[in-house]
Amino acid sequence: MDERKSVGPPRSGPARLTEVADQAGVSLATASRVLNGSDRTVGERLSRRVLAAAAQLGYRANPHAQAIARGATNIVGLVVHDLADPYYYTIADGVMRECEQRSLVVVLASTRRDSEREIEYVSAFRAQRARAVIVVGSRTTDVELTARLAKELTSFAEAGGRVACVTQDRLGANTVVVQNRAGATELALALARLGHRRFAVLAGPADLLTARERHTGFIDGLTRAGVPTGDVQVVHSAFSRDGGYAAAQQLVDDGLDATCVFACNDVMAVGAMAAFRDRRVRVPDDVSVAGFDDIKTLRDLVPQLTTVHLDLEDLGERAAALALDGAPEDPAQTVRVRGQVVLRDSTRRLP
Amino acid sequence: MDERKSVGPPRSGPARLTEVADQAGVSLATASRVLNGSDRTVGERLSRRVLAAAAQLGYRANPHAQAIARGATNIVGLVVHDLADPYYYTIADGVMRECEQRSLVVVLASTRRDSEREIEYVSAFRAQRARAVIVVGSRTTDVELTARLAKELTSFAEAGGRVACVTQDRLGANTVVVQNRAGATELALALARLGHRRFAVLAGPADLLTARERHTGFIDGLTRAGVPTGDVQVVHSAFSRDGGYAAAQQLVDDGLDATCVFACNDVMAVGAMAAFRDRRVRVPDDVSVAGFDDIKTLRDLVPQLTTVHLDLEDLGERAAALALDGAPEDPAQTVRVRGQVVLRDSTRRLP
DNA sequence: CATCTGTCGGAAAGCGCTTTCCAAATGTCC
DNA sequence: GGACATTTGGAAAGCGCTTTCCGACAGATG
Repeated sequence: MDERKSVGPPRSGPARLTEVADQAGVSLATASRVLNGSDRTVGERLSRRVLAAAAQLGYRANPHAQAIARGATNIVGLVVHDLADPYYYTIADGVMRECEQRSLVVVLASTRRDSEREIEYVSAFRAQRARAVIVVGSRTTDVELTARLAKELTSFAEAGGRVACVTQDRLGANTVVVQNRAGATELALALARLGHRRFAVLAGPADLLTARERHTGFIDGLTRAGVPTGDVQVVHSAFSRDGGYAAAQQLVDDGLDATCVFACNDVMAVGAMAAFRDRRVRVPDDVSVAGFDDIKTLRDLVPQLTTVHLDLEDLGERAAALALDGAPEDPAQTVRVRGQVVLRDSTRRLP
Repeated sequence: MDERKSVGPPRSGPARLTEVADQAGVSLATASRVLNGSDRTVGERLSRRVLAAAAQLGYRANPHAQAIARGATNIVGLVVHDLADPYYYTIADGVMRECEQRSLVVVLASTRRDSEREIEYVSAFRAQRARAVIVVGSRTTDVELTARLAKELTSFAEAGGRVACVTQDRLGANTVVVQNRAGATELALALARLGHRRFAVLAGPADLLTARERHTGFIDGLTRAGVPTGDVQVVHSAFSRDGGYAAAQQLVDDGLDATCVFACNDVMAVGAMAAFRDRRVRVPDDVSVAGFDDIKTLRDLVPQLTTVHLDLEDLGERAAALALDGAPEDPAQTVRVRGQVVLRDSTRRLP
């Protein structure tokens, strides 16, 4: 006699749909229709039986099986450059919020600033048949890497996946672009209006496009304000707190001539302020400091940082929406996001 | 005539194993053995053919199909309380690092401080047959929720999954425990040694065990230092920057009597310092402030925060190791992590 | 040369689910 | 009451992979 079904241990692992169907005395098809969303309706009576059985067995559909049977998932791949950087996790938070509303699952991958890994992750998401992939990276000037990433994204799109990038245009995909140049230009104008005439720029890595745009935008602004830009001190370093620290240190050691220092992002600005402090250069009395991004976690810094405000969470939400809305065959769109200059205590008005 | 296989569009989506096998002129089984790790070896000649075909077609195995065929995944579920909080993403970063080394995929879920969602996510990971789940949450005193989470984790473990928790013991699972009490006690002793006798505690939410432990540990320390604890001012508020701000504000408005304020975590301490600044209370001249955690992003704050240092990234790595190492049937282990008191500028020595 | 062992490739049976197709049951209309 | 459309439930064919068998073949042994 075979009583295994009714007696015996409850089988390792979660209950399967077959078991639910058996218990409810209906077919697999019916159980599936009741539990896992289908366009066909099932009669009241059976429906209730299935639901009851599922509840009793603690049934949860195996998403892998569904993925493979349906040939599509509800996974959204999110590739960020560095999870430990507030810029990225704030955007990530926005993306996750938006995706949760659409009951999509976000799989987050942090490349740890390795572009090679970025490509690898996109490829992994393609293999996984993710519904969409959102890349929040930093564009570099490395043509070969960019091309490979673009190719991988194209493959992904051709396989039916949706794509959105933040900050990286020229990949032929939907993009949310931060108007770095415009923001930096306005910041420069505002700082010039405060009376500054001698500037230094902590320009970040030379091959990072975001940094470069902010840099050139800033210089543009100075030019428009009639500030001679020939003697602007420029230091390149990592796009991080420590990079900012090192750059500012070098600036001081080389003889700080500027009255105002523009760091290409807030995190660098914070590093710079720390370096100035260590070198007994007072901010803003001896030198003004401005950043870019307006990172929330840094708002309690003293003196408060003058910066260009970006709504990063909104940025993330928009990127997600961009990837997921509209028809797959729509041409790639570009959403431009503008920053707003916020003057705070880290920059002072010159007499 | 049927030339679809050789001509026609390259079929939407990534190549399947069948196609690779066809192209290489071998069976499905052989192709699988060559490409996706098997204990059986395939002869040199065929092996090379398969590899070549796979490369040419850009083949990537579909992980869902593998998951379902193997009955196991290489997914590690990571459930954190709030991705936008440095405490959590630092731990998350550690977990991801450790998992990457073992070539496991981390799926990160942020509950946004909702315990209900925490349970839901664990359940989702169970359905997904995740290899392990790591819960980095905040224990509450809510018995019912805790019980449901424990039950869900037990189900997960019974289904063959591995579990580790950070900070939440009494769930019957592997745990990395921060010695909150001990750390807070030592901090209190150190502060008393600086000459402080009148204290206030920003105790966080009353139902949060982490906060409570730090609170009581701190009081213990004061007692051991011979400080009368009857008149310690205690304010409860959210476990966040804004909570700290509100609590400190209230403290000032009620008449600040203490010379030293202990905030149950760094983020609250930062909020408190902001509130003091806004209220023209100078730190550390008028009041000393201490926190807990030693969040990296906050190290450039002025004055620098006295706190209890935790190596959060290491914590994450350990949690991952705890979940993944050892046999499934091993009894639940507990790893204790001790914090170190770091005295910095936000607390001053009283004359 | 017949037998045995060991290696290697392939056929086919799943894994847990969705979905198409079919058949039975029900309702509708003249 | 018969011809017809309309539901509603179930059988079974996949989805892309792994893995268990099984058979073929090569070399070793007596």
